[in-house]
Amino acid sequence: MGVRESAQVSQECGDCPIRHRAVCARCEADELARLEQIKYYRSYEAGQTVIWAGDKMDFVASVVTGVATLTQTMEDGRRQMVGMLLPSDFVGRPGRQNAAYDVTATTDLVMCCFRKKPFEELMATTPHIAQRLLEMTLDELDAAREWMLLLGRKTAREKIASLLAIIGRRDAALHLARRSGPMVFDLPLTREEMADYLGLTLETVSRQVSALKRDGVIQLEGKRHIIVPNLDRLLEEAGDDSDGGFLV
Amino acid sequence: MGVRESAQVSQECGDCPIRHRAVCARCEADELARLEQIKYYRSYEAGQTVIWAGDKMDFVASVVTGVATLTQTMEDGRRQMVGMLLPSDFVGRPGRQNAAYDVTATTDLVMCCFRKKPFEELMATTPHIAQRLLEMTLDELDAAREWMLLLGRKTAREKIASLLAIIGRRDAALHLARRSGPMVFDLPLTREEMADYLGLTLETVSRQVSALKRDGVIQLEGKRHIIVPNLDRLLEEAGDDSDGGFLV
DNA sequence: CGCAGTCCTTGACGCAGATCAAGAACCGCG
DNA sequence: CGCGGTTCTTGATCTGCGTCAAGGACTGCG
Repeated sequence: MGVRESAQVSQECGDCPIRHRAVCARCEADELARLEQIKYYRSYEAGQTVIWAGDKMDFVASVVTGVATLTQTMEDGRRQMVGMLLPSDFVGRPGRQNAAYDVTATTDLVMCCFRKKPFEELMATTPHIAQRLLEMTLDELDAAREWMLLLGRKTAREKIASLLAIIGRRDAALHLARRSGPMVFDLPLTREEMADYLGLTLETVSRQVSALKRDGVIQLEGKRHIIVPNLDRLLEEAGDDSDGGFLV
Repeated sequence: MGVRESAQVSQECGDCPIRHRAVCARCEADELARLEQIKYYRSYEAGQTVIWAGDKMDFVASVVTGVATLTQTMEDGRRQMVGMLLPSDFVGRPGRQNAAYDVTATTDLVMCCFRKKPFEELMATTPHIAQRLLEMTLDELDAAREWMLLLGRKTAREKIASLLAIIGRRDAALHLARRSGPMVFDLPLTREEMADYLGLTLETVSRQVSALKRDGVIQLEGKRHIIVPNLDRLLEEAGDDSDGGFLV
C-alpha cells in the first residue's frame, strides 16, 4: 500500500521516476542526489544501443520516456529478448561491474541515470532504496517467469495475443486511460523485435498478426497501430487464465 | 564480498541457511527470530506439494536439504517449470498474500520457514535483510533470463546439455567438490520434470539424453546417475558462450 | 516368485513453425 | 516524381519436435 501510494505520486511528476519509485517517496535521497550531482539524464535515438553486454556499466537508470529492450545473443546470432523497459522501469544491477545484456532503444528514449558508486552508497544508508528495489525486482522476476511459460508452452498465436495484451495494458496504465471501449495503442516494436521477444521468426509473427486480424480479434491501421475491440477475446486467445498474465 | 563471506559461513552450518544468507550474517535477527518463535522447520516427502498456486502463503522459507520446483500450469494442463530450488534457495515473496506458483518437492525436502508477518517486520527494521534478499532476487532474475534464452532459442539437444551443466554445476558447488576429473551427479528430476523445465515433451528428453550418451558427451548408470567426462564438451553442446550460462 | 505400478525408451507418423524466396508497402531524399 | 532502403506480407517447402503407440526396466508388494 505504501508502494501503491508512491507509484501514484510518480504519475504527478514528469521529472524523474527514479525519485519516487526507486529511491524514496520522501525525496530526501533525491535531494542528496541532486546536491552531489550523481543524477543526470541521457537521451538516445530509436535504434541506438545504450550498452553492449559485457561492457562496463558505471550507472543505474530508470526509463523516463520511450522503450528500451534487453537482449541476449548467442555466438551464431540467435537472439532472445529478455526484457522490455517502459517508462518508470529500472535497469542496472547494484553490485555488478558489467552489463549482462545488450540494452537498445527501440524508440527515442530518455533515461534518468545515477552514477553507480554513489548510488550504492546511497542504498547502504537509505533502507527505503533497497526495499523499493526489491519490490521492483520481484515484479520483474514474476514477469520473467510468466514469460517462461509463454516461451516454453504457448503456441505462436497465443504468444502474439499475449504480447499485444501486455503492451496494450502497459500503454493504458501509462496514459491513465481507464476509458472503456476498445483498447488502442501503437506497437513500439518491429516484427523482428516481436519475434525476438517471443522466440519466433519474423515471418511467423507477421502471419499470426494477419490471422488475428482476419479473425477479427484485432484491427490494424498501418503496420503498427493496433485496435483491440474486445479485450476479453484477446485474453482468451492468449491462453491466460486469471487476468492476462502479469501480476504487476 | 560481504556476500561471499556469508555464503561461505553458511557452508559450515548445517542448521539453517536462512540465518546466514537471507537474514543477517551477524545473527542478531536470528536471535530475535528464535525468541519469538517465528522460525520453524518443515519436511516433505518426494512428490508432495508444498503449496498450490493461489493458496494463501503465510510464510517465507529457504531450502535446507533436497530439491523443490516452481511450476505454472495452464487451464488445459500444459505445464512449465519456472524455477528449481536447491539448498539455500529462497521461496516466498514478502508483501504478497498468495503463492504465484505450485511448489513441489521432487526429492525429500526440508525447509526452514519464517512466519511472514514477523519476517516482514524484521525486514523493515533490519536493513541487511532487504539488501541480502535483493542480492538473491537479482541472481534469480538473471537465472530466469538465461532460461528465457534457452526456452526461446535453443534446440532440444542444447536444452538438455544446458540443464545437465546447470545441475552438475550446482551439485558440485554444494559438495564443495573442486575435484578435477569427470563431473558426476544424480539427476533430481524425472524425465517428465526435465521436459516441463525445458519446454519439451518427455519423449524428446529421453531421445536427446540417449543421443548425448550415444555421442559420448555423457555416460549414464541407471537412469539418473550422470557422468560427464568432459565438461567443456558438454558446455559446447549447450551452445553457451562464456562459462555455461548462469552468472551465479 | 509373479504382478502391478512407475518410469523410461524407441519407433512411426504428422504438423506447427522454420526456412527460403519473391514481391508489396512505405519512408525519406535527390 | 522516381529511387533505394527498410519493413512487412505471403507463398512453397522442409524439418524438429510433438503425438501416438508399444514395450522394456526397475521397484515394491503380496
